[in-house]
Amino acid sequence: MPSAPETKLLQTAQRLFCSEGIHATGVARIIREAGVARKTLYDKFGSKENLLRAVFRAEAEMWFRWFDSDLPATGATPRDRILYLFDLLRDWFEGGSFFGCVFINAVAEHEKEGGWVREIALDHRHRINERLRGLVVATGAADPDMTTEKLSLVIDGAIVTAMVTCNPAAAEIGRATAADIIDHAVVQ
Amino acid sequence: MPSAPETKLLQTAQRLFCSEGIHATGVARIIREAGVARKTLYDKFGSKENLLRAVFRAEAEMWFRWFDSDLPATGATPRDRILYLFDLLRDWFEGGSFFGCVFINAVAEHEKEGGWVREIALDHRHRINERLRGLVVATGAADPDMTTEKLSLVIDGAIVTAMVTCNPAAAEIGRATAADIIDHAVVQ
DNA sequence: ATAGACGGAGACCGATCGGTCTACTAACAT
DNA sequence: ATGTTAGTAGACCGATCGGTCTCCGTCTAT
Repeated sequence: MPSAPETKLLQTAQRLFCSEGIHATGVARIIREAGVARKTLYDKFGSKENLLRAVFRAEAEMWFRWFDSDLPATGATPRDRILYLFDLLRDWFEGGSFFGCVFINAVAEHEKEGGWVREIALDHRHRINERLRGLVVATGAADPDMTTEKLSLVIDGAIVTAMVTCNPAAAEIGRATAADIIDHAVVQ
Repeated sequence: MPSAPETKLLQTAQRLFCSEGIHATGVARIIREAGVARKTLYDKFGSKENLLRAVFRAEAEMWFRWFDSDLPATGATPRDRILYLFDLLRDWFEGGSFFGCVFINAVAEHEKEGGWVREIALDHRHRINERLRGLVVATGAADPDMTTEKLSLVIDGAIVTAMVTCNPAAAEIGRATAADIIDHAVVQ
């Protein structure tokens, strides 16, 4: 059970890292907006880098909740579950606190060759794609691997489009594109 | 006609801003790797921020060259021109110096609310989508606006996927997805 | 009642940041 | 031959960075 200051730090960091950028967010601002002492941050997380790792874990948990709890709870067909994922994305985009995916944003502003950030993002991507592939196979798609890659690409595209345009409609566009992909893969 | 040091600075900044991140790239490293004096950078560009603006202009020119020169030169049908765009993306991804789109990366690591970076990226996006829409209309797609938005989303998805995975195959996946979109919009 | 853990306030550190400025050199035009 | 321009090398500036540390108040378990 994390302490109250720990939770506040994590939430504040999650918001600031996405809305302002990771490098652009200084430790001073995190602790000020979290209402927490500097020492507490370093007692709980050890470093700004470890705080970022904790933010990664928190966002990964959101995705796993979507795939492992929310989507199965709909009781819908595999095809509709995939489309329902874009409804969850719309809710995320509309929440007022959406400023992009912290994995994508973090990769964008860190070294791409040999950096630990890209490795973590890649691992997260694989875990998500595994779950996505399970849904795709259940639809009876002709080429599950290719279809999964297409859908994964569309999810990333929707996230980035929503971040740049600040328009949650990117989720609807992604949803319609996903429908095109699935129909093409299944009907044949 | 830009001077030799000016060109070298621009190329070096373009590479470092994308491969290492903008905030993570110090002026000292730019001038060291460009083999140029610090004073020259400030004589030519005035500030690191203006250097970033120049990098934006340079990358925008690449996109305009694609749409206004390369695609028309193919002489192909509108549908094939849209698909050929993803061949150009593959060439970009494969070049060995691809570390994401500087517009997307810059938005990711700067403030999203009220920042000048997002405004420039949004403007660039609009200019590209105008040209894309011209091709879409020429295909006779049923809903040109929606189809354009879908294709734009897939382009962004391909760029981000290639950045995170370091795999140029994202272009092929994007191309196949674009085909699904166009076929769905035109055949009906 | 008191010892110990938790956490806030904030001084302090060396390193690095973007940016300015001086001194000097080489090329070039008149 | 000489004044001008473009560029290099590098010292230097104040501000800010991530991180460490001390001091002190508060709460709680025994």
